Amino acid sequence: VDVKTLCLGVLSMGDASGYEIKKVFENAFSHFYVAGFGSIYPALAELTREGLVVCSDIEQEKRPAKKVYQLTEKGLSTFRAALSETYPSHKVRSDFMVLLVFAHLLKPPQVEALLRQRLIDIDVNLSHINACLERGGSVHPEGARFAAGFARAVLQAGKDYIEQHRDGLLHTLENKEKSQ
Amino acid sequence: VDVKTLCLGVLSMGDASGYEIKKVFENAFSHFYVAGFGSIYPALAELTREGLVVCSDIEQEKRPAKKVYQLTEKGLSTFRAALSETYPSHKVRSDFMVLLVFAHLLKPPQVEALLRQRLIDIDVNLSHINACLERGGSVHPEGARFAAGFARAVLQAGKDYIEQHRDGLLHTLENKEKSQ
DNA sequence: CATATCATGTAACCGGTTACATGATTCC
DNA sequence: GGAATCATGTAACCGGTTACATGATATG
Repeated sequence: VDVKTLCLGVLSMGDASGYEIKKVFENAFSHFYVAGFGSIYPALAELTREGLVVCSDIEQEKRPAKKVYQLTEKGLSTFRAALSETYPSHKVRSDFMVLLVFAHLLKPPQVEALLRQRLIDIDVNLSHINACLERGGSVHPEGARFAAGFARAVLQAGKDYIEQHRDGLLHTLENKEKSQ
Repeated sequence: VDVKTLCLGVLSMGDASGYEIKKVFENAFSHFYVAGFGSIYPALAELTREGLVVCSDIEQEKRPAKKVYQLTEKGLSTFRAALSETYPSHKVRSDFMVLLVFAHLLKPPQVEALLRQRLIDIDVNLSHINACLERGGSVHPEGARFAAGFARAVLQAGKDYIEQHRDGLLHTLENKEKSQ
């Protein structure tokens, strides 16, 4: 799924500007998709060219003018078709795990620091997800709630694993160092 | 961490050809890093140019000749330095979760199919990891075993979550459909 | 006065994927 | 005879990131 398609998805939940779409990516989608302005704005421009969205210039008082995008019928049917053809892939690109695999090349305090950092990042993500779930309020919450619950379960399992095994790893690495 | 750096990492565990490095990516690293021939071969060529690896042409009987790469001292210290500077990021790009968020735009059988497919993929990954753990045998297993255990715990939590909540989601979606 | 938020866009760059090109050997 | 495995590489392409460019208003 590319950024263009996901923009259609965001707009299927309601009209929005590029700036607002970015915030949805940052909040609701942050734990499974990343996109910046540099990909969102060009995507919206191309979707407009293709007739999948329409754009209205909205003047605001005490705020810069914004461009609010609205999904067309063609846009919605294109999005539905894209979903039907999408394979449910789930890809992880983790420097955290790379560092773990080569933990023996780091000093034990560095390993301790990276585990601690990972726990912090997990907590940030977890409170993010809990905030989303408490807000709720979406028109179609069932799938989104399932996804959020899934993400939470996975993050929590990672956190538990680190907390339960960190000392074992650290002690092993320290003993190895001494014996060298 | 880019492909070049990870190739140094693989070679720090022993000499290997590009083809063999690809197999390490597919087996030991598959659940947190993906790389194809199209990125590995050019990476090895550039590492050779930079003097971080050296290459020997090995003629084989009953097999095509291969190029076996070996880490230099400069290569190892470069790899150590890269690890020390690497932030332990953990990025997920999941079409599975995108599909879940927009589950209300799919027919219930499609949602059922994507959950089933995800369970199949998780089982494939789990047996992969278990195979790695049973083989063991690596020179420096502590970090790698921790990483594999982490990946297994996370995958298992996802599997459990799907199995426990799939019927709830499916029933809710079916009821919504009837009432429309 | 500085920082944060709101607001939109472009252009260069880059890492990685896909497809193409080639060819021997082994297993079914 | 056809598929799978071993083995290496190139070139076009593509999606996305980063940095740049601009500017108003609000908050501390």
